[in-house]
Formats: sequence, C-alpha cells, structure tokens
Amino acid sequence: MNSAQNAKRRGRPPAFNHDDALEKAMQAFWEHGYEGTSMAVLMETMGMNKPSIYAAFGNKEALFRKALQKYVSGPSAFVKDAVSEPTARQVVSVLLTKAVELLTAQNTPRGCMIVQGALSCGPESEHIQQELICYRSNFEGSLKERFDLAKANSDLPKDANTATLAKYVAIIHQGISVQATSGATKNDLMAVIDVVMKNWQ
Amino acid sequence: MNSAQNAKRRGRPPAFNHDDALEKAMQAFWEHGYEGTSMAVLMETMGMNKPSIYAAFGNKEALFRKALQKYVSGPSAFVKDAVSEPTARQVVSVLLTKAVELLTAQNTPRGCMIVQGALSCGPESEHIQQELICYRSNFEGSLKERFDLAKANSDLPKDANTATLAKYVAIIHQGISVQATSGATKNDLMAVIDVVMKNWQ
DNA sequence: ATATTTACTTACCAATCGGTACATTAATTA
DNA sequence: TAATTAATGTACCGATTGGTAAGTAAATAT
Repeated sequence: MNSAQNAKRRGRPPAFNHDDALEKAMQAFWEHGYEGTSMAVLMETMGMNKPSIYAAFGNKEALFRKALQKYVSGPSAFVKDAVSEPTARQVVSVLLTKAVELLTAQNTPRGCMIVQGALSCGPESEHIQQELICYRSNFEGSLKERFDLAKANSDLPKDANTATLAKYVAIIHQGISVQATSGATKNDLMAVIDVVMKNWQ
Repeated sequence: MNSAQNAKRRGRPPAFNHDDALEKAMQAFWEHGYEGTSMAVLMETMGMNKPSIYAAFGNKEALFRKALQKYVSGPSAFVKDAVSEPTARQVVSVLLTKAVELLTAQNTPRGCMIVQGALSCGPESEHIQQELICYRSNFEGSLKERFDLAKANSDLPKDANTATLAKYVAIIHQGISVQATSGATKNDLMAVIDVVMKNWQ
C-alpha cells in the first residue's frame, strides 16, 4: 500500500531499505548484545548515519525493541509452530531440534538474542534486560499452556507439574543458547537433545 | 607471613583490606558483568579511588580475572567437592542442588558469574568472554572425566557417552543460571532438579 | 630531624558513549 | 523555475569510558 513506488512521497527518497537496515541491526544486536553494540557499529552495519537511524527507528533502545520483534517473527518464529505439534513430546522434540539448528547455524550469530541480548548489564540498560526477561517468561508460559492442554488430553499424566516441565524445557533451551555461543557444534547439542528426549516421559 | 603487622613495611599503610576489596569487586562484577561494571562503581563499592585500585590489582581486566578466581575458590568452590561424590548420580544431584542454592541465594547476586560475566559483549571485552568460555569448558571437562571414571567403575553403563552427559549437565546448570537472573525462585528450580534426577539413569 | 618509601587525593587525559543542531541534497508540487 | 518536503552528511554536544600524572599524607629508616 504505502510502498515507495505508489506513494510518490514529496521529499528526498531514502537511501536505505527499512527492512534490510533493521535486519542488519538485528544481526548486530544478536551477536554482541544491547550494550555491546554501539551506535557507531550500527551506523556501519546498517549503512546509515546516525540522524537517519534516529529518524527512522528512534533511539538505540527503540531500535533494539524493533530488532527484537523482527527476531521473534523471523529467525525465532519456529517456536510458535513447534507448540502446535500434536503431542507434548513432539512439541519438545521439534522445539529443541529447531533451536539447536538456529543457534548453531553458520550464517547467523551463535546463541539466542533473547537470552544474551542483555543477560547482565549496567544500570542504564535495565529496561531492556527486563524486556528480555519478559520475553523468556512468555516463552515459558506458552510452553506451560501447551502442557496444560496435553494434560487435559491425557497426553501427559494427570499428576504432571506443567509449570515445572515448562521451566525444565526452557532451561534446556537457555543452556543450549549459552553452549552455542561458547562454540558447541550442532552435533554436540543434537546428542544432548537425544538424551533429553530419551528421558522424556 | 607477609601480613601487615609482622612485616613492618616502610611507607604509608594501605587504607583498605586487599581481600575485602576484591570481594566487593567480585560482587559487583557478579551482579552486572564485566562491561556492565564501570570503574566508577568499582571505586565506590571497593571504597578505593582509581589509582589505588590500579596499583593494587592492575587494570580492569586484571581485576576481573582476580575477582573470577575468588569466585571459583569461594562461592563456586562446591563444584570441586561435588565431583568427589561417590557415584555419578550423587555428583549430578549434589552439583545441581548446590548450584540452585548459590544462584538463588538472597545475600548474593542471582545467577552465575562465569555464565553472565561476559556472555555477549563488545569487541574490547572479547578476551574476558573467551576466558569465561574457557572456565565453562573446564567445568564441563571435569564432569566428563568424572563420568569416565564412573564408567570404568561400572557406575555408568559401558555405552554411556560421557561427553554428551557432561554437556547435558552443563546445559542444565547454565540454564538454571539464566533462570536465576530472571527471578526464578529456589523452589521453582529445585522442582526442575527433581525432574532431572528422576530421569537420571 | 631528615630522607625514604608507600599509598592516598586531586585533577586530568584522550577516546568513546548516546544523541542532536544545522546546513545540504534530491525529490515532488505549484 | 521557484517553493516545499524529506532525507542526507557533517560537525558537534555533554557525559562517561578506562587509565594516569603529579602532588600530598603517613608510615619507617637513617
């Protein structure tokens, strides 16, 4: 609708593509975290100068939040698909397998942006830290809901503690993310997933 | 031997206690990570001004490394004890239980200093990031060696993949660390440990 | 008492941080 | 062609970063 061609907007046309620039920002934040990514490197990777970035995306915090949304709806979109798998076991298996594939992929940064974006930080980044905590909590919450459904369907035993199971899977996922940044390979982590799934009820 | 009282050193006596100051630095780095802890807050928490810190501990990187050693031989010393437990199962159980107790304690920062000290960072902190990766790798390596021993003692099955088991336990530990910083309680995480141990071979 | 040694305090350094004022360029509209 | 609009490039802002030079204070040795 409001594409550049149709709109014929008045002033000087932007020299950047909004989506491409945000993708670059996402990659930078993904790799080096919120505090570890300076406006200077954002300028370079996005191919924009600072005033253009601020005009297009707001300040650094706003840019990070938009990059985070792009991460959730892009590389991390498989999470929503995984919880739609027919059984709890398949949910866990698909979720962890696809997570390992993403977090150890060669063409993208290692590890999960939501885990390492601002795990620990200085006082001026606490809002972002809290936002990421919220994202992780929602992830865990959606797992719990899916397990509640499985329990109602007798896919999980009646006495299953769904909150604990959800936290267990979240812990595996977050541990995998730490391992991926530390250089663990896809095969290393897939072997661990095998152990986890072998133990799954 | 070289205590202040016995030595009768020449010049002006230090106004700080070396060990106490390092303890304070450790707590600050533990809570906010390497990059998130500025020299300004280190000055305040250590009760020393900058030149005294540099004279006593070297630059920020050297100070962090010394704080890290203090963390390993202090709060995190239980790891060495845990791997001395008589069976692999007890090793894992004691290790994870004590980890949860430490990482969710009220009087100390949440989470593990070795995990969140510099999980992602800017280019000027990559040495520290690498050092922490090394520490985590050594932790995992000592677990593998312990499992190798258990395998030799028929405490673990002959076909057990000890490297994978070690990575599995390391992943649980690192996931717990992420959870602890995000506000998970001791009870939350102990329940997960119960699940892990119930699944343990 | 003087010299020496050591640590402290103050003040400063260049570099970088996130963020912005201002003038310029390139497009459309009149 | 002149006016308007929007995005650009440059140059700057105060604050903070890690790190240090230089002078002062407090102890011991001569």
